[in-house]
Amino acid sequence: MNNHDIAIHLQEIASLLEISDASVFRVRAFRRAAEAVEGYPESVVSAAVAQMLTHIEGVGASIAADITSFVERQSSETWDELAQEVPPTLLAVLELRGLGPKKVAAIWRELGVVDVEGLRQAVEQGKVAAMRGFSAKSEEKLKAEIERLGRMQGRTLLWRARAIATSLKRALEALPAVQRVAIAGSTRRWSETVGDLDLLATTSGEPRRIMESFVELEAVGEVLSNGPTKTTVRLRNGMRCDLRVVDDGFWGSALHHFTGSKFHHIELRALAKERGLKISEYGVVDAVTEEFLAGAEEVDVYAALGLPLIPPELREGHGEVSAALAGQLPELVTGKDIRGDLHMHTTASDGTASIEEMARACREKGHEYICISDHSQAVTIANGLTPQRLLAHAEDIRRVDAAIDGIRVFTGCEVDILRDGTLDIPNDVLASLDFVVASIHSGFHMSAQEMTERLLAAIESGVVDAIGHPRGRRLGQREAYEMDFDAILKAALAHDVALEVNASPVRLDLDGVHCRRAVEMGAKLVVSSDAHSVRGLEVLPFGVAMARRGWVTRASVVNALPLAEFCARYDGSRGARTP
DNA sequence: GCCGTTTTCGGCCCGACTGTTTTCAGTCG
Repeated sequence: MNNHDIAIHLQEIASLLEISDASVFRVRAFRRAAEAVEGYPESVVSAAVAQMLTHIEGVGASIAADITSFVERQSSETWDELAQEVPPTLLAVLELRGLGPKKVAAIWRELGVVDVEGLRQAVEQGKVAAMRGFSAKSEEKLKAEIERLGRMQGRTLLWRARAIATSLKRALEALPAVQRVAIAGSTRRWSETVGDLDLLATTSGEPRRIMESFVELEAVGEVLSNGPTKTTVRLRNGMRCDLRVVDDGFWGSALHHFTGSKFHHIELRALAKERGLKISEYGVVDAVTEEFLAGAEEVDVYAALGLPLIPPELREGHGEVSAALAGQLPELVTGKDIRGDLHMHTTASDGTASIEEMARACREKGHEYICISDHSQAVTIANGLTPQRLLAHAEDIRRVDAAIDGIRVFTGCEVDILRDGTLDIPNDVLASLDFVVASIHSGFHMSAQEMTERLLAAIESGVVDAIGHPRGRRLGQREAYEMDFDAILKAALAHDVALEVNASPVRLDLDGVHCRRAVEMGAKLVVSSDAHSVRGLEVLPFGVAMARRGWVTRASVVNALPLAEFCARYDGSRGARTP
């Protein structure tokens, strides 16, 4: 059980409370606690065992008891009581767009519908249209929604969302009356997956004109709602996209508003209220006189509250507002800080480019150094290297390094951590390399204790410099494996082993929450592309974004070291270093 | 249900759009 599982439990309680028409504030309390748990950098299970749950902001005695109970027996008093009253199968019905808690409650109470299938039948029979608050029109929409949910693809991966949003942004920028366009929402916060796209445009003219052009764009499939300043469409690719248009004088406050997150806004607006101010997309205004005080640029919005600009990646309601108030926002690592890329593959294993091609491409990108880290023999499907082939490959790498100017090319390997925790290549061979990444590619189904011991063995081997994609998740495909993350961090710190922030779009592993815990514990990180081609090198900003979402500064990132310092630490030295 | 350099009780973020209404509740972000 991880923090995410607990957060889901609290979210479900909140939703059931809403359907049962409980106090909106009680609902909000559960939602807030769920968000706090989701973003909590330590293990909430451990906090429950240590009876420290109420130290989590937003968790009081009552919710703490629910969490403890959930940890112990996969359910809680509150849930059990609610489930007696409200069928939990209604949670799936609530997922349908256009149906909120009030309407779900009405359908349930008046028609006896308890799940999506029941609703589908009720819609077929025209029972919903006959209800107060519904009509034949809304019933038709509901029908379409149910069909859509059946073939629903989940959330969209960040890289894809960014690509789609960027092309829409360009299309909007080409319109005559448009002044500025920005991608906002969770895409701007670099959230790992994105639900809907949010775009903001400003105009000197009639917002309505921009809306008219927007819905005519090639990418737009269906118009879901269309007002003078806000339009929602479904794109042909299935994603929903909101466009908001405001006067350019509100650019900053509008951008801030549509970037979110909801929890960041709640904290900020509470702070504003304390100070006699009010924040909306139309600026920071005096709560009494409504006098406009700030909103031209985002930085002005924060300044009006006496705060420095909080970077979008931190706007999750995970303590960034209080940190800003205390003047303790971290100076986040940036893409420019990254001096080299230490995890990439070539044609020697499963990559598509040669050592030299990768080196040249990285030099173009401005890297000072790289490390070639092809797979080891256990990954047969990737043409993994035997010890003999690895030694010969290392010679090839050194030849390229000697021949090329303007970039250092280090020898390395992505060695497999076998089920028993031993490495797939003998230690003396690994010790002859500059930088060794150790990863797990098979045998994911182990107990947390076994997996922890497996990783600890690799960390303690004395020949490993980094653990690759440490949690092993693949977005939308495979959950992270169970392990004692804190134990891994302690060992990594003790043995001077970095944890990778793998920038591959389907991995993004570590994510923000785990990056944050890692640096809190003092562990070092390495942000890597894991590129299998020249194009694959382009994903590095996504890894940087995860680090930024984890409050990481340059000082914690080993590949932010300038070449000379990096050499002093790693160049051929691992064999001599004592663990 | 949570929380407190205004409060241990009385508050709890703000606005757009839709649809069914007859002045606004519900949903969404």
